[in-house]
Amino acid sequence: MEEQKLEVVNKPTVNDIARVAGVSLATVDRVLNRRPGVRAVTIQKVQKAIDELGYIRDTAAANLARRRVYNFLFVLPDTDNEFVEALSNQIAEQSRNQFIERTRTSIQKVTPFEPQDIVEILDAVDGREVDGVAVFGPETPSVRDAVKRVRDKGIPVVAMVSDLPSSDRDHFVGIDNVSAGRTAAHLMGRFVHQRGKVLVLTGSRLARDHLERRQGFDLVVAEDFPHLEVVASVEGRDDPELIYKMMPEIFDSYPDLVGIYSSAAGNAGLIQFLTESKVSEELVIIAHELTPLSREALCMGTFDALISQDSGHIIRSAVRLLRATSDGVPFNRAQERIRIDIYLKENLPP
Amino acid sequence: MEEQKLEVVNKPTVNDIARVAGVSLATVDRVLNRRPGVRAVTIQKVQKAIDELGYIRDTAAANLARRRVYNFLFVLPDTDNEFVEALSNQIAEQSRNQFIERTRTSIQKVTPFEPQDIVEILDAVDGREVDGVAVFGPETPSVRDAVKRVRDKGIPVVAMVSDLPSSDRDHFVGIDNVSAGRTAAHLMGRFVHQRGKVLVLTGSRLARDHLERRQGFDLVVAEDFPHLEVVASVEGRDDPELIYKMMPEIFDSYPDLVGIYSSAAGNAGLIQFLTESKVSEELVIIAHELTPLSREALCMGTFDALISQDSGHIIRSAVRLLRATSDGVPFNRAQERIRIDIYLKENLPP
DNA sequence: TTGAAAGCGATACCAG
DNA sequence: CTGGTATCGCTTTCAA
Repeated sequence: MEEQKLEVVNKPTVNDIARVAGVSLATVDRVLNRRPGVRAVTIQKVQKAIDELGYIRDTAAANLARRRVYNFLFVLPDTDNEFVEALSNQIAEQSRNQFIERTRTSIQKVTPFEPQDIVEILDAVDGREVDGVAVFGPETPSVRDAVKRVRDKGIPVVAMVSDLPSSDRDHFVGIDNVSAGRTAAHLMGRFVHQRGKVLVLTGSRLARDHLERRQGFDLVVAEDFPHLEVVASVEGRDDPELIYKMMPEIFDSYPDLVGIYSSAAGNAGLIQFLTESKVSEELVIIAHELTPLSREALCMGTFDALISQDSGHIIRSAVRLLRATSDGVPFNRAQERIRIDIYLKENLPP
Repeated sequence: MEEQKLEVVNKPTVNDIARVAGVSLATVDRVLNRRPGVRAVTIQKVQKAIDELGYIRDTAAANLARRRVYNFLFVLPDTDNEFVEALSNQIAEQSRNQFIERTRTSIQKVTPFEPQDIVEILDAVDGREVDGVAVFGPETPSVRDAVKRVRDKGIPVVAMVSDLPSSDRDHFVGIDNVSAGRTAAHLMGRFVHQRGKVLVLTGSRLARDHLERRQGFDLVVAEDFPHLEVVASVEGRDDPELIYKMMPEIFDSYPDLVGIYSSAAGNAGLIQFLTESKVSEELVIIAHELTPLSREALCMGTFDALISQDSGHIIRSAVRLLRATSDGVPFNRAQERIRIDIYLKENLPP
C-alpha cells in the first residue's frame, strides 16, 4: 500500500503506534507518559511498537495540546553590581522570546551574602506555580539544604555562576572558576615582564566562585611564573567604595606591586583609584566580567585583560536546562557549556 | 483544584482575532500570511484587531499545521582540514536535534579554492528541494554572483566563517576576522619580550578571512608594538606538507624570528616542523582554531595561544538564521554573534 | 482497563 | 472575496 511508503519517509506519530500496536490513541498516550491504568501486556505491545517505529515525540505538538507554560524563577543577589545587572537585563530582554516559547520568568532579589534570605525564598517555592528555579548565591550548608528541599518537591534547580554542588544536582550554569583563575594567572605571568608582587582582590569567602578563582590563580603562578609572588588576598565584598578606600594602603604595603587580579566585582572602586592616582603604566590589571565600566577601562588601557562569561548565554542556558529537566529530556552538553571568555581591547564585541 | 491565576495573560490566538474583527478564521489567515483575495477594508479590520490584541504567532502550531520541514544545504570545501571536519561533524551531530525541530540538513563538498565548483552547486539549487543554503567559500565575483542568483530565487543564503559581502546579504556567521588578527597581534606583542621579526603564515589570497586576519595583525603590530617587525607573509594554501617544506627556508631567512602567527589551516605541518627542529622555546606561536591537533600543541607548549570560533555555535547559528530568514521572522543578534575565542592552555574546554 | 472524541493554534482546501 | 471545516501530532476528558 501507499501508506507504507509514507511511513518510511515521515517520522512516526502516535497514530502509527496506535495502529501498529492495535490500541487506541489514549492508551498509547498513557504508555508514553507513564500514566497508570494500563495492563502490563498492553504496555508491552505499545512499547514494542514504539521501539519498532523509532518513535520520537514531537514536543511542540505535545506542548500545544497540553497548553504547557513553563514558569521559572530566578533568584539573584540584590546588588547594583554590573554583572548581576547584566543578568537581570538579559532575563528581561529575553522574556519576549521566552514568552513565545511558552516560558515565563520572574526574578526574586535577595540580600547579598545573606544565605538565610535565599533559604526563605526557596522554601516558599510552590510547585503549582513554579516549574524550575535558577539560583545565583553563596554556597552554605543552609542554602544547599534548601536547594535539596526544592528538588525533593520535584522542582528542578540550576546553580548559576557560582556552583552549589550536591549529589543530585541538576546542573551548573557558569564557567569553571578554578580554570578562570588559572587563565588569569597565565595572562598575568606572560604580560608582566619584571619581577614583583601580585595582589588578588577577592569578594567574599562565602562565594565559592571567588574562592575557586583564587585557588586556580595561586596554583598557576606558583607552578609556572617564579618571577611573581602572590601576596595575601584582600576581600573587597564586591563593594566599590570599600575597595577604593583600601587601595592606598595596599600600594603603600607593596611598593613592588606589578599586577592586580580583580577576581570579583566592585571594579568601579579599583578603576577610580587607578585613574586618580596615576600608578605605573606597567602595572598589569586583570579583572572579571565584561560590563560597560570594565569595557571602558580595557579600552583606555587601565585594564589589560578581562575574564568573562556571557550573561546572555547563561540565561538562555539556564532556561533550556530547566525546560529540559522539567520535561525529562536530554540536553546538548556542548551547547550549555559556558566559555571562559578572554577579552583584550582588540576582540571586544561591537 | 485552585483556580488558574494567570488566565489573564493568555496570549491571543487567531480565533480571538477572528472574533474581534468579525471575520472567519480563513480570512484572518489570509491577512496574516499576506495572501491575496481580501478586500482592503477587510484587511484593515483584521489588522486593527491584530494590533489591538498584540497578537504573536505561535510558530510551533503554525509549523505543525503546515507540516513544515526545512531543508538546508551546507556547502563546504572538500579538504581534510581539521576545522572543516569539525564543521561537518557538527552538522552530523546536530542533525538528530534538527530533525526533531523539523529541519533536515545535507552537505555538499566542493574542491577547495575552486570557485567554479561552488558556482555550479549554487546554480543547481532547486527552490522546491532547498529552503536555505550555508556557504563556506572564497569570495570571488563569480561566487558572489551565484549567491545573488540563489537569493533572487527567494532562497536565503548565509556565509559561514569567511564573509561574502553583498548589498542584500542575509547574514554572516563567523568571527570578525580583522578583529581576530588584531587580537593575535596584541597577544603576540605582549607575549614576546625581545625585539625581532614576526611571520604571518596565511592560506590563500582568495580567502577573505585570511586576508582580513593579516590586515588586522599588521595594523596592531605597527600601532602598538614597535619592538616587532612583520615580514612578508607566506602562503601555505592550508597544506600541511607544503608548510612543513617551507619552514626551514623561512628560519634561514630570518634568524631573529621571535613569533609566528599561523592565520590559516595546515597547522599539522607547522607543528611537525617545530617539534622536529627544536626551535627556541622563546618563539611565540599563535594559531587559529581549536582542534585535537592544535589543542595538543597548546598543552605541550608548542603553541602559546589559539584564536578560535566555536564550530558547534556556527552550525547552530547558521540553521537558526536560515530558519528565521526563511520564515521572515527576526532573530537575536547577540545570540548569533560568533565570539572570537582565545584559548590558552589554562582555559581549554574539558 | 480501554476507547471515542474534542480540542490546542494555525493552515489549507473547497464551496459559495 | 469570504467562510466552513478537516487536519497536524498530541493530550485530555468522559464514557464504556
